[in-house]
Amino acid sequence: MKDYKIKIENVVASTQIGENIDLNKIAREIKDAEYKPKQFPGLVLRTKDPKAAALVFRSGKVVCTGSKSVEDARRAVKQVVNIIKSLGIEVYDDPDVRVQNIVASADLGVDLNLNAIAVGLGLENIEYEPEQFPGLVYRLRDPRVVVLIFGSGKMVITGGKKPEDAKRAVEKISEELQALGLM
Amino acid sequence: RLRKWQRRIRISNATERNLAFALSELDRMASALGLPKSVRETAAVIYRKAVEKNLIRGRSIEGVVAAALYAACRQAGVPRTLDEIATYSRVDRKEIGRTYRFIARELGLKLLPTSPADYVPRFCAALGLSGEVQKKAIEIIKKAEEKELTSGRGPTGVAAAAIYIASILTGERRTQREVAEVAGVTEVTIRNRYKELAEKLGIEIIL
DNA sequence: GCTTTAAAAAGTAAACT
DNA sequence: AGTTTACTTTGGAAAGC
Repeated sequence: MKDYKIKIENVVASTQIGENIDLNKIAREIKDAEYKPKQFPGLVLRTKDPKAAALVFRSGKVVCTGSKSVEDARRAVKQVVNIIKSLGIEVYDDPDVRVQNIVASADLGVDLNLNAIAVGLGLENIEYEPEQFPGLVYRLRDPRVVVLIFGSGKMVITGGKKPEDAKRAVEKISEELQALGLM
Repeated sequence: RLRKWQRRIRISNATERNLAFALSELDRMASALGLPKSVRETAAVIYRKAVEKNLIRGRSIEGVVAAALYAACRQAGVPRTLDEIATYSRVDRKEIGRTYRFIARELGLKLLPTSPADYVPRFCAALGLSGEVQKKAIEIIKKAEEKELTSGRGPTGVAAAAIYIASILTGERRTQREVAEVAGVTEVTIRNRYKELAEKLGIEIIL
């Protein structure tokens, strides 16, 4: 069994850093903060290293996206906490950061016949509408992730909460395709 | 007891009213799209099944009608693109597309993606091309599918490129612009597809 | 359902040069 | 015609309409 390398492209995490956060104050004092309450209730804060974007809500809940690793997501959240704390706003010291979704990519290294794969995996288990999108959508129940499979053999794995989920999904799919003689 | 009976009549009236509206909407769209009676009937069957399974909940009647028509066209081998269907519907392409996926899954409609070949007769007719060109275009598409040059590509783009090449090979040349117009794709797409087909299928095109 | 964030895949599209 | 930018699909959280 080949050892496919999975690349984590994006990590989405959420946490709570305090309560009743004064978003207007943050918006006033941080020049690159975006806050359009009429359009969206969250304030957007971006960190450069690691590169990430955080959505801060009045409730103190925070959503962090764009990190390339779970550890980077945690580092980004700490930076956001420090920025807000420096404004004199009360915040928690050690927020419990929970990973909500991990987007990863992988490459099987061979071209694929998506029509054959659609039939092989079962039309009732997949979605493939090239008129609308070039990728075949395959939903796995274990691990619980969604995989986009392309004719180039490259794929996108999303919906998992652990890097391990993406790895298992790719292994499972390569095994299924090989068993079906489609690889 | 009487109340229960009256409620049933009321529900029955609403159901019949909705069905009548759906069928008239179906007829209106089918006429606008120039679809044969058999396709309308297939679409009506799909719509009725969707109603029986309560798939209309949370969706508009017009959206389900459009999706049923889209599915019926594909099943009959005379596909219309979502854009064409949407042109005659109040519902946008995106909504028709997701409604189609939903009812196709719930009703167990097992449809493979449309083959580019299914678009050839209609596009060639619109371009005034002969049966010889059609045959050549379909031949090119079959080879393209065998060599896996169609995975992930839009069926109309592949059909347009094949027709463009076939029209040149048979001396009934049409411009990329003319083919793009009837196929509903851009000239850039025809260019990309025909270059790939010509190169990988070893077809020489003298411009 | 929508709004906003981020990122990848590959095809198609539109706006410029 | 070539380049760039942008939209299609997938997943998840947040607060509110």
